[in-house]
Amino acid sequence: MDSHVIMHMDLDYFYAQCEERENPSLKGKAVVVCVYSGRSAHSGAVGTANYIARGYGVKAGMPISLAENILQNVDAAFIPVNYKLYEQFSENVMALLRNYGESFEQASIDEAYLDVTGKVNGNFEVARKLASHIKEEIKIKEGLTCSIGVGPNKLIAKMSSDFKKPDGLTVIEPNEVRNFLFPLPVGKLYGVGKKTEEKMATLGIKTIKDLAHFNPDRLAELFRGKLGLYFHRASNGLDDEPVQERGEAEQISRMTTLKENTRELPQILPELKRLAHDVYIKVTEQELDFTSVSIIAIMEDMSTHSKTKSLEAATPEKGVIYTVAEKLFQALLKERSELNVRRIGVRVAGLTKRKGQKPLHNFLS
DNA sequence: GTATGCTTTCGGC
DNA sequence: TTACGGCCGAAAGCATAC
Repeated sequence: MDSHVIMHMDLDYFYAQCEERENPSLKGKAVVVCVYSGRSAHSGAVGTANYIARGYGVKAGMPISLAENILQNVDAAFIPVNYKLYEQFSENVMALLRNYGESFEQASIDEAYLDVTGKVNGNFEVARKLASHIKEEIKIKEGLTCSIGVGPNKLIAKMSSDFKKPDGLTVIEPNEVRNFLFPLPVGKLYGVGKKTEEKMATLGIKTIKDLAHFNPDRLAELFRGKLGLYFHRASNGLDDEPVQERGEAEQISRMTTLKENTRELPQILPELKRLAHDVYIKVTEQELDFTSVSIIAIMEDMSTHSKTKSLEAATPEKGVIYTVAEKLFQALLKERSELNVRRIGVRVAGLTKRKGQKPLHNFLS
């Protein structure tokens, strides 16, 4: 037994499925979970949609008005997001999953990895039965379907859970890894984004197979840092990232849409202050210090701009967030002197668990 | 030049 | 015909140090 057995679970069309679960009369309808901006009755974007809505072409991120148009002759429900509801379902499912792996890693609100190597004694057929059992238990206890992928490492587990959904179960044994990966376009490989895919295309690399057979030394020259080695290993199905509990989130941010597009500070700064306060509350709840503060601005043409200031040392202080955010925002406005602002955001990052005694507030002020 | 880490933008849900 | 959120982590871009 030399192979790990890793499982990746992904809850299907998560937000919309939670809504169906809360309100069974939605079953059979196109369900669209909406993030309304509050600007006008229909302004906002689609958070996610169930498979009936997707069948008509509705996708996450599209304008709500467009989804309404597409579904105008369809029995459809447009529901505002209810994050609290989804967090509750997520907590329940994650608590249930934790019991099954010797190690567990929650990757997002609706995804998790389990290392079940010992539990199934390295046997992939036993792992299939276990995955089937887990799906059943989530279905019975929470009324939700999910897709599970099983593979010899996290990379393959993740890609196989994606292979069949919704309600899928895909098991890729070590000797099947290459047959599974090789036909896929190289852009499907985790870590290969649009730019990298384009660069690889110019090198004649179209599929994961092409990448796997590409000279590794040449690959290391072409992609800076550890990337070349990573691409070589990943395309050959190799990955040794451990399944481990994640620490706190790496960043915390809050965003909002302004009532109207503007460059007027009296309209913008009070909102910025509110966002800074909300971020502070979240940071304090989790007892975190942060080492950088950023602001994000989305202009009337939907272009995104951001500015970050790294701090001298990790701090938990409230005043720092707004003070820095305001400075950054004014600087950004100066740089982008042509356009009005539509949305703004505040972010802190470089989060670490607060340690030691309470900090001396205002010591330097 | 290459490796690394920080900043900015992208993209999924 | 257009239409457009909030949050996160990943990818890409940039600066710095040798």
